Amino acid sequence: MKAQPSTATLDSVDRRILSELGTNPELTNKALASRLGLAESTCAYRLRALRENGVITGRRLDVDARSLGYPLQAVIKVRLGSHSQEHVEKLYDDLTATPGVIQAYHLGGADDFHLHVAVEDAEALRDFVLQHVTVHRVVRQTETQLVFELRDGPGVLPRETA
Amino acid sequence: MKAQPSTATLDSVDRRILSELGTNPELTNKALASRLGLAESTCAYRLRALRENGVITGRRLDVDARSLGYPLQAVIKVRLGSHSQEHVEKLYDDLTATPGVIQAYHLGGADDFHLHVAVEDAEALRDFVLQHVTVHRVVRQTETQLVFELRDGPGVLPRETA
DNA sequence: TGTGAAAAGATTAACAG
DNA sequence: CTGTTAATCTTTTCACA
Repeated sequence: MKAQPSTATLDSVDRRILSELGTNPELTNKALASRLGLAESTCAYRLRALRENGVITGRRLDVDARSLGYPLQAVIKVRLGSHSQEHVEKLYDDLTATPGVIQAYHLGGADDFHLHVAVEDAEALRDFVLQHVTVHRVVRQTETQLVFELRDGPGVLPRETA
Repeated sequence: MKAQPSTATLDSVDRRILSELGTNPELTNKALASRLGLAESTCAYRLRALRENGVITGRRLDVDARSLGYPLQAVIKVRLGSHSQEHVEKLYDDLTATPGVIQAYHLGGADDFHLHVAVEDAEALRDFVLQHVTVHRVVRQTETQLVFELRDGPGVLPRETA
């Protein structure tokens, strides 16, 4: 069954698990259990429950874009001329499926979308904007900014004090 | 040794590994090998090499922010008044260490930083901006936009045709 | 719920082609 | 560089407190 994420109540063991795994995602279940002073089976059980309750939604592989021939990253801010649901959904679906797009933010406010993309070089970036973004008639305006550096913050790791 | 990421040359087996793992990061080495028609040891060897060469930089856990009590996400666009290296580095370090910050983009162009944050509610968002962003004297202006939805794109997965 | 021990499964290392 | 085997380690399962 697909549980409602928001209904899950997390106790302090769950929070410690998430905190450890957030800091060190490559821990095995065994190592995690020993850090937390739990039996392996207990730890595995909690982990599975966190997944089934939708708290842990998955894992991801971090890949170095440069190594793959995409040394240039950019944020493309997109503003629309029309906001009909149909157009917006279609555009979002298309953008999300476009190779090179790492993340696509759908926003409220001045910019309608932020696209985080990785490309080969400046020319590819120009082509990307022209061929994949402004080609959609619903797009009124774009503004492209280079990404100098991208860092991960602490994110939503549970505060230990709660 | 820390290898130079850009010097790694990827053959078609490496690319297939990355493509499979990008699509399905939870595959075990064994399952991956069988999908690609490789021996497990070969696949494991390739994987380790990809890590040592800095192509695969790590793994990450995806956690549902709502379940942890942060149902609201926003992008805070930050513009600076001064761009001295010292000030910029200090600010970036501080922001990257601030709880609630998921990612911090350092950009070239109109906005100097984009902060992707998760917070409890609108009031917490206001407090975040005031207490953690505009509190820095080097920040001249901020603009906050709500995140309606965030999707992952295909990213930099190797194209099979290369 | 949580635990410990046995069974099943996955990874690693050594070696051969 | 690839594949096979065997040893090691991890995860899963289950009876029981």
